[in-house]
Amino acid sequence: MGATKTDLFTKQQNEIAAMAKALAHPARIAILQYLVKKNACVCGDLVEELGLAQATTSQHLKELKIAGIIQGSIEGASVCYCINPKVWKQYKELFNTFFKDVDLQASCC
Amino acid sequence: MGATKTDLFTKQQNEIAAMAKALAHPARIAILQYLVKKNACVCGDLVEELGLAQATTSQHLKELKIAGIIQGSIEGASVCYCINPKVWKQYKELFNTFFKDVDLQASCC
DNA sequence: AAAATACATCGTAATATTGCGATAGCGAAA
DNA sequence: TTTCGCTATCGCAATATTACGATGTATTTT
Repeated sequence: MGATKTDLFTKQQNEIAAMAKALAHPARIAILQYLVKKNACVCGDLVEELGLAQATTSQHLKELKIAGIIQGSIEGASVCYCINPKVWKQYKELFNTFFKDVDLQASCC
Repeated sequence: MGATKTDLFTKQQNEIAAMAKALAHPARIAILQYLVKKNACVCGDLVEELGLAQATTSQHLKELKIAGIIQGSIEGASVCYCINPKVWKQYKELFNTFFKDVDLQASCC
């Protein structure tokens, strides 16, 4: 045991959970906010910005890249990361849909 | 090591991450969707609905309750769970804000 | 009162995540 | 070419999550 039983759930449920998981760490939120703020591509100053070790930062970047929400391209000696607008939009829409239709009044307990 | 270094990040970043964490499991997504769909309060049929053991289901419910997004009240022998509309709205707004202002065109790499 | 039902919690095993030092690989600069 | 800076990956330790059986605690039923 210990592993998530993904087969019990729908594809959509697993997808939403996977997206949420990508956002489920403050460092990754900070990275995304930084990338959004700078708009232009930013590279290794993330290490300095975050205060985490280089290896740790790289790992978080990798997870965000696997989730698809950011993309990186080699820029000489360094690597240029930025938001993947397409996937960003997907995230936005999925969460929007998820949160949308609830009758906020009807709290029964 | 191994523990998240929350002190490195802003309160808001930690908050968003914590919210995302609450959603970062398909069982919890399924629970929320079920509660939204039924609108009325639903109790222990969640165990049957999910296909997870009773203990596991209860644990997921606990996490959602700690996150504040659901609330439970004792209803005789069973417990009645439902969405907390206030917190649900907060989640919605926070994620909305987070995803809102990005220039989707400007993918530089 | 005893048995049954509905949940929560404890304890534990399996697995995943987080974090970092060390190291490897690659392009740039000297 | 050697050296340097930047990033990815490996290996490991600490911690967290997931899952479940067993057990405890109410309440309801018999």
